[in-house]
Amino acid sequence: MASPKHERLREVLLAEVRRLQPHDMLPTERELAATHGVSRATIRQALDHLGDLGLVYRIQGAGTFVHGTSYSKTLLLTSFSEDVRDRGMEPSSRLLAIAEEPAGDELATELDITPGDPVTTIRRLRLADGQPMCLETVRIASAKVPELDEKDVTGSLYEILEGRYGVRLTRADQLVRAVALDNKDAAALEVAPGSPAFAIHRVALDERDRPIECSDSIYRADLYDMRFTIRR
Amino acid sequence: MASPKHERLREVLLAEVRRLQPHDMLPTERELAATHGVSRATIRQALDHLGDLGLVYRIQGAGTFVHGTSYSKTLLLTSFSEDVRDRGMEPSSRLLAIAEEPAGDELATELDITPGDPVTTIRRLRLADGQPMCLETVRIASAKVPELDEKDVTGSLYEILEGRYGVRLTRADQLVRAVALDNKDAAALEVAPGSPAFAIHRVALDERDRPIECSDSIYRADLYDMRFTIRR
DNA sequence: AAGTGGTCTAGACCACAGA
DNA sequence: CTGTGGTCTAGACCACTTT
Repeated sequence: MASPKHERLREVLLAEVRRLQPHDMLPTERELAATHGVSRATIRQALDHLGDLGLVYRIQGAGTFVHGTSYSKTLLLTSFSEDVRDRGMEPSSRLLAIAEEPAGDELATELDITPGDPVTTIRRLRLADGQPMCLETVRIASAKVPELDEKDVTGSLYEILEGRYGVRLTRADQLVRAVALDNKDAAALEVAPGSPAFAIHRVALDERDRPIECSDSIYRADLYDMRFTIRR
Repeated sequence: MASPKHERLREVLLAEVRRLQPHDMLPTERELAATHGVSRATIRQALDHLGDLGLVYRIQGAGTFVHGTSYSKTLLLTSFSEDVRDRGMEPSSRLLAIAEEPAGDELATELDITPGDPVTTIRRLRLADGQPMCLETVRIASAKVPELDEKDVTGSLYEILEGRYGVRLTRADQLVRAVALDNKDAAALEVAPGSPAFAIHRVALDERDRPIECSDSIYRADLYDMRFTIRR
């Protein structure tokens, strides 16, 4: 739990926001502070958070207002499982391969380990409501996930990392490309060769900025798109 | 000018960060406050900003540290011109069409105007270092850009919106898809039909959350990719 | 135990919007 | 002019990491 007062406030303000219509003005910061019996700085912190979530916007001299509808969320680091559930579908997984191999130079650099160190590679077909959606190859330094085995990789790897190994991924660098599927990938994803797809290369880091996981994913473009809000 | 002290501090801290190596620890907040003759709250605000930019990370009880290299920036709202310059290339533009037409229902909804209201549509081929990179169709309610004409649309529309009309775009909702180019678009972009591309639908809003611009862009995937950092 | 960032207070003044 | 959000101060205590 990060902060008791802070968290409670967030919830309360969130409920308050949900009761309002887009472009409605929230009570002033001073009012909110008085109403909730906290200092204005605390209210501001909570409102900052709502702002980060894209729920409210502020105009100096005028007030704080509720955002109109939108894709709302800024791009967030999510696991495939979370992502699919957010889209209202049920994620599942088919393990294609799991192996341990020594790291090559490039991979070693990305994972910040020594070339030759053992790396566990997991290759999975990931499905949404039973439909093949994504081909995913994840690589993790074996030292970071001792005793990981086949039974563990049917669901969210992120949950296992956090639950069993205490590793929290907090940040990831992504390179997203649009590609045409080659014959092999197309067959695995059950679409025609040459179909459009997203190819995503991702390096995920923990809260101490240490690279943990390096993945390459290929998403069927007919089933997957990216929606997000960006800011100035 | 947002805030004099704040801005100066940012610069100073930024310089400080640049002198350090990844994972080096910054001076403590209390030290920084003393050194720069400001309160700790002010230092924290500046460090928060560096955190948002992805330059530093903090660990409670331990310190504030410099981030390792990465794609660094979170996805930002940029114009094509800025974007291309960031990639070290020179943007240019070829006007394909500019016209004024009444808004259809769907477009009217997106731009929050009345169906039938005049909308200016600008269709451009956008190039990077002289190579066709993107086909872009922008639509703006004509009322928001009176007297806009052909001469104005050779460069960054965002600059014109801000400079001439005082409209600042601060937020945009994007829908990104991977597609295969049809014959017409492929010809315009000078690649083979069926080549992979990004199709981006964007609605950009001003600081008061009013939709200003609605655009559809098609980017050649062989020349364009998306790099960004995401967080938990 | 000492030192760090995280939260919070109670006030002050500034910059800006709007009637 | 009044009221709003934006910045800032000088303190306090809490939660956590590290030694």
